[in-house]
Amino acid sequence: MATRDFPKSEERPAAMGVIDQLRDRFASLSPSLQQVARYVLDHPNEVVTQSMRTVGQHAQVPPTTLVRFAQTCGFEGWNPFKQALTADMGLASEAGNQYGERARSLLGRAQDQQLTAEMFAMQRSNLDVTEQHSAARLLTAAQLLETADQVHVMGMRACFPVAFSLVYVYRLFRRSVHLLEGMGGVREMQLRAIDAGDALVAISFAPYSQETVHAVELARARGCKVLALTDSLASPLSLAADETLLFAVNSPSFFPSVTAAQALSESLLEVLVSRAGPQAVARIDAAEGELHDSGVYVQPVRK
Amino acid sequence: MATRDFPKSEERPAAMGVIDQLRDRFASLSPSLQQVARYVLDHPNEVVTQSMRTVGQHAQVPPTTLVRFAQTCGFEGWNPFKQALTADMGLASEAGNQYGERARSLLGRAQDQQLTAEMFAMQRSNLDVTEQHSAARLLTAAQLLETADQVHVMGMRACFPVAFSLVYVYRLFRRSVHLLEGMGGVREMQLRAIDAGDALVAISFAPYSQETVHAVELARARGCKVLALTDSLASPLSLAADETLLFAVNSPSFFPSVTAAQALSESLLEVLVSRAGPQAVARIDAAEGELHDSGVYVQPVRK
DNA sequence: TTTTTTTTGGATCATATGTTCCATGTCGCA
DNA sequence: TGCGACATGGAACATATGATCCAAAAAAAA
Repeated sequence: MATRDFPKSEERPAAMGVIDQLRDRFASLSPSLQQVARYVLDHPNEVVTQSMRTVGQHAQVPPTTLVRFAQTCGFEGWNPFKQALTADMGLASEAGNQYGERARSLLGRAQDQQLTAEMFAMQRSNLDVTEQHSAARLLTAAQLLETADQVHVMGMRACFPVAFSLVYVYRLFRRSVHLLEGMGGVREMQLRAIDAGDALVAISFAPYSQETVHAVELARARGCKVLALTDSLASPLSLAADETLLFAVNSPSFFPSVTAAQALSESLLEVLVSRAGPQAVARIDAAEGELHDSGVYVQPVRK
Repeated sequence: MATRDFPKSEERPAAMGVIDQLRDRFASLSPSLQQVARYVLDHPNEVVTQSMRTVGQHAQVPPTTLVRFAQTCGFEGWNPFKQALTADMGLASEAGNQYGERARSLLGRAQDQQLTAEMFAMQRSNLDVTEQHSAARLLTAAQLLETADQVHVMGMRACFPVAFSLVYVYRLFRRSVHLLEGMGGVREMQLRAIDAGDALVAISFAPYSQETVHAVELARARGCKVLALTDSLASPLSLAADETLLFAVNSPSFFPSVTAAQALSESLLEVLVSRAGPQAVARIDAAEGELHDSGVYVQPVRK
C-alpha cells in the first residue's frame, strides 16, 4: 500500500492546509483517488457536511475508496480527514463560538471586496435587463438565421469575443457560418462573400464601430438579412437590421461589460440548437470531442 | 405540547433564514430548548458538522432534546433542521452541479421560451457560484499580476474570447500585457517570450486544452508565475498554478457557458483598475476614445 | 504471453446515530 | 396538600455509518 509513502499528518508542515496538501499530492494519486480528490477540492463543504456514503455517491465512488483516500493522505480514517478539512475551512468547533464575530469581521472587510460585489451585482442586473428585452425575440432571430444560406458574424474590438464564441459554437452543428475577422486587413475581401439569401449577425454597442456599421449597410444593399446584437433600438445597427437582440453593457468601472452580450449569444445558440433537430444532434455527438475547451483531454500527470 | 403553536415549515416565510427564525422564536421556547437555541446560534458550524450526540454533549443536553427542539421549530427531525441550517449558512452542496444534471435532461424539449429562461437562470447561477468561489481571491490574483514584469494571457477555443477581452481591456492601462494567440501556428515563438519575473494567465476548463497545460508547464519551468482561471481546484492548470480563480461553466445545452468566465475576467480587471492608481487613470482618460467598441463614434443615422 | 503487483469495489461487521417510548421531575393551581 | 399539564432525560430500537476483509479487475513487469 502506498500509505507509508506519505508522511503522517503530524509530520507534515503545519502551515499548509489540507486543501493545499491535496493539490500537491494530487499527481501521485491513483485515478480513483484523484477522482475523490477532485470532488473534495470542488465540494469541500459537502464533504464536511454530508456522510461518507452520500459523498461517495456524488463522487461516484464506493465508500471504501473514501477511506483509502483518507488513509493515503496520512490520516487514520475518513473522520480524522473530515475534521482536518473542517478545521482548514475555518469551521472547526473551537472557532465556532467566534463565528458571529468572524462573520462580522467579514462584513467589515467587505469594503475591500465591495468593488467586486458591485461588479457582480451589475452583471446580474445586465443579465436581467438583457433577458427581459430579448428573450421574446430570440425565436424570430433564430428563424432568421435558419432560413439564411450562409451566416456571417461580425464583431469588432470589445465585441470580437462574442462574435468569435458565437461562430465557434454555431460551427459545431452548422457548416455555413463564417467569422468576418479581417485578419491581415482583408475584411473587404471577406465582405465580398456576403450575398442575397445570407444573414449577417452584427455585434456592437455605443460608440458603434465604423467597420460594423459599414458591413451592415453593405449587407442591406446586397439583399442580405441582418440580425443586430446591440445595446439600443436606436443604434445604427438596429435601425438598419431586420431583427434586433438587445443587451446591456453597464459597468461600475470605466470599461463596459460584455458579459450580458455573451450570455445573450449563448441563449441564441441554445435556441438554435434546440430547433436544429435530430440530425444536428447526431453531428453534435460525433463532434463531442470538440465541444469543450479542447478536443484533447489532458490527463492529470502521474508520477 | 407547544409544537402546534408554531407554524409548520411550509407555512413559514421562505425569505427568512433559519437563524433569524430562531432569534424570533427564542423567547417562547422552554428553558432547555432555549439552551439548545443559544448553542445553535453560538456554534452553528459545529451543529452542521458534528453529530447529534456530540452537539448534545457540548450543549449539555441529551439528544432527545435536540430532536424536540428541531420539531418545535417546525422540522420533521434533527436532520432536516441541520440541512436547513446548512443551507442558511451558505454551505449547502452547490446547486450548480445538480442543476446542471437536471437541466441537461431538458435537451429534447423544444419549448424555446422555457429553454431561454432556463439558460438565463443557469447563467445567473454560474455567476453566483463564481462570485462565491473567487471574490475573496481576486485581490491576491491582482497582486500577482501587478508584480509581474510582463503579463501573458492564454486561452484556447471556447476560452479564447475571455483571453482576448482580458487583454483588450488590460492593455488600456498597462502596456506589458500580451495575448498568446498563436496565429499562423507560431505559438512556440510567442511562448519563448515567457520569462522569469513574468506572469502567465492561463484560461481553460475541462477537458483542458493541451496547449494551455503545456504553456503552464513551460512557464513554471522558467520561473514565471501562473494565475489560473479554470473550473476546478483539481484542474491541471490550478494544480500547477500559484493562484487560482474559479468559474462555473454549467449550461442547459450541450455547449458550456463562458458567460461566468467573462464576468470573472471583468471583475479581475476592475480590481486591477481600482488598484492601478492615478497615473493609470490619467492614461485611461487619454485613451478614452479607444475604450468602447470603436475609436470612431458613429452617429446614429437620422432619417 | 504469463506472472506479479497494484488498484478497485462488493460483502460484511462492529459501532454510532437519530428517533421513539416511557418514566421521572417540575411548575402552577385548586 | 394533591392533581394535572408540561418539560426533561434515560433506555431501547431500527437504521445508517465508517471500517475491514477479500476477491475481481486492471496495470505493470517479466
